[in-house]
Amino acid sequence: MSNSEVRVRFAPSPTGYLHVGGARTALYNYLFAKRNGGKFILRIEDTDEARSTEEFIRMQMDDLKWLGLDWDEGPEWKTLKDSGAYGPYRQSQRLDIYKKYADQLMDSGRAYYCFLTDPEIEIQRQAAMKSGRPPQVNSPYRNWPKEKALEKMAKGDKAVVRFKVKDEEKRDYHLPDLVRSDVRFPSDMVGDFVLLRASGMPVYNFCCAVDDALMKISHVFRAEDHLSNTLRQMMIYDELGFKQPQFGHISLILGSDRQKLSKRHGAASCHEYKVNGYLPEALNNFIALLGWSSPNAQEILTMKEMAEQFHYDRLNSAAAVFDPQKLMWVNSQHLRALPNEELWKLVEPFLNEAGLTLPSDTDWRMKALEVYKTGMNTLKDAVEAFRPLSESPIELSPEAQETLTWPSTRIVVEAWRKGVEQTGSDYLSEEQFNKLQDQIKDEQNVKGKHLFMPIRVAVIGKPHGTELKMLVPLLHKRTLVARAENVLSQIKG
RNA sequence: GUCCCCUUCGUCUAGAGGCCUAGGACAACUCCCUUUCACGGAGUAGACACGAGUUCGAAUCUCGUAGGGGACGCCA
Repeated sequence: MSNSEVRVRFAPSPTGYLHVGGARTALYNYLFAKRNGGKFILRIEDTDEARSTEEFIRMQMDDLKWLGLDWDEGPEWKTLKDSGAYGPYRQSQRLDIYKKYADQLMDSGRAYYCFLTDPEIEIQRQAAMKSGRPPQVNSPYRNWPKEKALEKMAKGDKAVVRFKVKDEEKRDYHLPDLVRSDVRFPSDMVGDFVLLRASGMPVYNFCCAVDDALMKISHVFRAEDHLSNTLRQMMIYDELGFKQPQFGHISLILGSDRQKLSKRHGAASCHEYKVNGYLPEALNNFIALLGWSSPNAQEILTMKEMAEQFHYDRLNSAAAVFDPQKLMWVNSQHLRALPNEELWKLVEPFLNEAGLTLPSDTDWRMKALEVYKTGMNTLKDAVEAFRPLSESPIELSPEAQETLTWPSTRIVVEAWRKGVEQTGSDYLSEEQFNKLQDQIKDEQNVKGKHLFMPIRVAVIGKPHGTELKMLVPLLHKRTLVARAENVLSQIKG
């Protein structure tokens, strides 16, 4: 194993946005490849004609790109053109390959045409369950000669191709698993399964086995729900004489109710996290920790650090519950670690989308970010943080109403408005602000919260928030005056 | 129903027979910093599913029970 090349793959079926569970699988494979100087391959499993679309392929790719999980081989981003020596990388374009192997199995007597209909299969299922047997298909066609089947098909009858599971010799299949304790499957655990649909389109277990072998995949890290599929794939490997990759079945990600994570638990797709202002490195960091731990107990890791530290021996075999609160914390940590210039670039689209008009000079932006950075958990939080800094009028928050009832408020705000108006420059400096505040304190004989809360209400419409000496220098004089006047007009009596 | 997997604080986890009166992180709570809010800092509370066995010694090994999850498709 050490002298053969590490080749891992991520093989999504394009039926929507990239799911966080899928993202984690992709991430582990990616990290494993990076750690071992191997290749990370993207293969598109689009054999479900009803649900797979090119649009979905693009969406999946966009999400992978956003996460920074670049693939070495696979369809190219945007063009979808194959890149790599083992293509095509879309299963829908490998149909002739699967056909060839299906024929081979047919000729060796390990596959057969089956004409069972859905209702017939359902009756078998019910009967099997009732008598305590696993619901397996028992096809009357499994020993038909090929010619007889072909004749029937010539008359227009549709048939699937089934793999003939050997029932004469019952044996245990042994699966050495990189993540959990080794698994033993009894060979009668599965019934004859479908290889090719009536339409000729191959089915997952078949193409997966064929492709992993042909694409020289060395390790397969995939979710646990594929564990029982592995037996079918092992049978195919055996029969076709393929070398089996090493498997590692990762635990599932669950929602708060301990069911498989899905849309009903809230955001389950990477795209939603992107739109909601999460950083890709934070999402990677968080999902990596759902089932893997850093050897030195690090909680906040960059992609580079994860790639340096990743090993499957630290993969956890137990399922993990997705905790949005912790994700938010992880996000806030990554966000704070970002240089302001970079952070601004990321925040700007959210501010624009919210329609905020803010000063364009870099100095102002950096200062403003410095002020609000520690209060932000997501990029989107910038919108509410920056809203009071835009020139548009502000609304008074309900909690500001109490401040308005204080007798001193009118006096303070009036003095504030006058003071600001008399300032020579467009913006007050921190020193100018301090001076003005002291002046009001002395002249009006007001101090403590009766002094700064009214001023803050006059500035941002809320009694709580950032330190005034940081905040005030970010606002244009005329905005400050306009807001002070607005507040004065709302004080009764 | 059948088979397979899993089981340490509410959540993510550390832990590979003595280092464990079980460590860390998120969340919760308390205090400090702060003329507010956050940030930050210091603390408190909180777990080895249960029962047998192996052993001088078990969170760690074995078996059983219970619970959870997954699979059983012409979905992947």
